[in-house]
Amino acid sequence: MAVRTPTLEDAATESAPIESAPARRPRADAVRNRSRIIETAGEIFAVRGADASLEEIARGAGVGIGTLYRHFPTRDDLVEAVFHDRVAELEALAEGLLASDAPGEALATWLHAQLDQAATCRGLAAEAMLTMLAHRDAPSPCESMRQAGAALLARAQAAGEVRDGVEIDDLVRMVQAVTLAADESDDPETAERLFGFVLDGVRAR
Amino acid sequence: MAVRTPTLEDAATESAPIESAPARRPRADAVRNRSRIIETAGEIFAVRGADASLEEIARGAGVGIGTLYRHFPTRDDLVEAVFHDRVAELEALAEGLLASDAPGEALATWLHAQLDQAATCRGLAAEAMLTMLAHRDAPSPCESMRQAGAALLARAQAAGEVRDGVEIDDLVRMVQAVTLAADESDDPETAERLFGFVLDGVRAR
DNA sequence: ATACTAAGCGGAGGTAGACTCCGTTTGCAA
DNA sequence: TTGCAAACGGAGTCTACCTCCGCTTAGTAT
Repeated sequence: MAVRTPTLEDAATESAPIESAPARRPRADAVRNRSRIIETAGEIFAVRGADASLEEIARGAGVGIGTLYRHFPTRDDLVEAVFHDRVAELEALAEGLLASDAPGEALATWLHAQLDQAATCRGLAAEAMLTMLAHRDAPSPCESMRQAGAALLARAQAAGEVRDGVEIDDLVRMVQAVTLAADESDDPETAERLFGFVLDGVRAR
Repeated sequence: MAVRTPTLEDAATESAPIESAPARRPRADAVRNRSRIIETAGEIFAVRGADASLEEIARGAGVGIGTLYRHFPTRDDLVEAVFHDRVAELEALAEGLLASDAPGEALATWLHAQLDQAATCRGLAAEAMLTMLAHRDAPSPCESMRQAGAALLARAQAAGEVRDGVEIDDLVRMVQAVTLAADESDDPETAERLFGFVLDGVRAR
């Protein structure tokens, strides 16, 4: 619905007095700053973890702290933006795997991709995913990914490879949980081993 | 500046052969303040979570902030002290369950106790446990609990009720992880359901 | 090209919590 | 009692969060 030339027609449809924004295109500098902040935040989160200083991120992106806060009023907003693309990738992967002729294996592959993804940024990605799962806004990228994963799960269940009663949210949560639990451990094999337990736990028998 | 102040335990487990060090008994006011800080911290952590202000805790305990820091140089030291007793309870439970004649069930009962325990203090207990598991000092209360749990697990494995290859750390970690993952969810059943998956995952088949 | 305007910028400044330092107090052993 | 190390406490410093508001500038209308 993005029109180059803003019109006032939209305003007429609403009951509000003289309101309803004409939906202007954002300024070029705002777009540029926004993407620089996201990029810098991704780098700094990866090094410093979830508690990285927002002022450091602003400095790194070459913007003022006020600018950062206007674009991302809360830390969660920024985190969500950072992982937006990666969530979209998981969605795309799920959709691709729907074509596979081994439903159970396809689901396992997708969940393993979640595992790899969750380990980035010192477990921040896992926390972010859990947060997104909890606050499910209808048209969020996370919700799309969720539905793509749900289709994958439904197919595996229909094929009798995964037990009934398992829900997509449970699976995603468990995988993120494995990451958090293995995070402290110094043994890199830990996450894999725990992940194996999860898969076995949901497998039909 | 890593000089550890004598602790309550040091006073309790006296009658040790005094040799090179004089090993003086701590002052009465120090003992009193220490326990008041731990008690207050437990209450405030439960309400405010892991990020509670240490100054608020000191105020609540009626001591200066400097006193709090002398007793507990880091936040983790304080958290560990708060959960010290609860870890000991889990250890005692494990030892009691060793007498049960249903090894698999005994293990499940113990793990469920871990689940309940982990949920306290807004997931702080779970984080604390994961941290303790990672930094295993030989003679810590957590290490005792670990060994008690390991005995429980070994028995269940010997009875053929739990698959081989599962380690006690894995189990504890998974249970704590389930708590963290279910924490965000608004559904109180979530933790139970995820816990069920973990049990099924490690069960022999 | 010029002028206009509001979207956008940025950083000073107020707030809060973490942690240190050091002068003062006090338990307790002699 | 007295001596003194242990213990206390809070002022002070540092760092990060977040808001507010005057200044700048991109995009548009003339």
